[in-house]
Amino acid sequence: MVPAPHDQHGDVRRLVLDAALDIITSTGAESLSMREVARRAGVSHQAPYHYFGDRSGIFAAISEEGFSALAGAFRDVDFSNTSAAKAGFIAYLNFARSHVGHFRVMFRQDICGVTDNEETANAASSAFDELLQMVARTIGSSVDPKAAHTFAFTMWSQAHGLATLVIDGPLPQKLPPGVSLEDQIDKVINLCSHMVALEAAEMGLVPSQS
Amino acid sequence: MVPAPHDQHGDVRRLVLDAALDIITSTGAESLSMREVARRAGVSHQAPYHYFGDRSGIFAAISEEGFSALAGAFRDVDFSNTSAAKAGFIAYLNFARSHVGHFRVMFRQDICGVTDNEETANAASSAFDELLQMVARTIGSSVDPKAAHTFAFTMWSQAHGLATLVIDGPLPQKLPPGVSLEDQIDKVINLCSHMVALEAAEMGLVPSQS
DNA sequence: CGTTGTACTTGACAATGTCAAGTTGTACTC
DNA sequence: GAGTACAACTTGACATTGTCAAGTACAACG
Repeated sequence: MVPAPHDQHGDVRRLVLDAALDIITSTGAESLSMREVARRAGVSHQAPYHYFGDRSGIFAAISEEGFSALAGAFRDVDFSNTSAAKAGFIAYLNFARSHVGHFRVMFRQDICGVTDNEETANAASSAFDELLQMVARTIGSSVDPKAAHTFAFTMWSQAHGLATLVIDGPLPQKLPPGVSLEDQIDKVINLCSHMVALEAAEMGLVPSQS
Repeated sequence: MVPAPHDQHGDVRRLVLDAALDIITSTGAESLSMREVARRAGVSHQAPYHYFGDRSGIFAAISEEGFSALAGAFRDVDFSNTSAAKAGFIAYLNFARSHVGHFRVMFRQDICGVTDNEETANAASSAFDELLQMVARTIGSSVDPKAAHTFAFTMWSQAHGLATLVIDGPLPQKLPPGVSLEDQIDKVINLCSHMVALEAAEMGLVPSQS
């Protein structure tokens, strides 16, 4: 007997994606098996293939979702209470920590091939555009585009490095005595934003704000 | 017929490790299969298990090797021609780019469990110690240890983020027109070191050097 | 010479990724 | 309203994988 299909349109796709994210969040991307995903989603072992083609198709879909969410997070940043740079760092880290499954996949083109999938590439591009706009808010929009690019990559590197070191790296295990993880993260973000502010001030473009 | 063992002592272990690094460098860590490794190393499909226990054992060994090499790279940094910070950034990125296989594994405790393996953890610790010493050279050794830790994590984040964005991330695909990858990397490193120098100067601890 | 241990080997098995070929319900034409 | 096309799955099959179990060969030691 065949289980009733079409219970709700698009249901299965979402179910599969959520099951995959569950697995990736708890045990990492390597341990994602198509059959385990299918089992958790309560569908046949072949259903995921119908929607995603193959393993990397699932990763690509997750990656796309992640980049879209990241772009959204950048867009929704609230700059009222703090410097643009600091708000951006916080947004990036918050995104990474609240979307561990997505984050673990998004920057791994060895498994999801960002360049192979057009939709994923578009999502990544629009996230990058948002980043550039945020940088413009930090150092001003009248700067030479190449300098802005360099600044964007630099801030991205800072935020991305911190996020990966926190999520999968050794940072949580290397805390100095008496300092909690949250404290340490806070301090690093403060230092990063301060550096960015100093640099921006030296460029003479915006007033140095804490 | 059994192939002659003991051709050279320790040979097989090295052969297996090199085959694994080949695969990881060219197609990523996911695609590493024990049997493919064994095939490339020219041994039976079970020989790798003898040395490494299981898949994650290979990753742990690679990770250990990587962290030892990284510690060595830090130790060998030449500070004569440039600021300590910049020299450190360059060393980190050079290491990552010349040890792609190792680098892809070292920070992925989902696959190699740094914490599980004592030797790997030791290697990682000594690399971190070298990093702290390098930071001391940058901001002076008389600083509050907690502040030094924060500084170390921050510089590590910068370097690590840049390296991952270059190796597996979208940075090479997002270059502004007319800028080569090497140029862009150079610029980001310069900006990072400059920020670090500004910060160190503001802390009043060392003279700001380009 | 016998024992012990290391460095492998072959064999077996369950689980996986993926291809191929159904099956079932929906939608749309004629 | 019968026929056809198609999407959304399904079951079945197969080669490949990770890993356990059980050899086998050689060296070293007593």
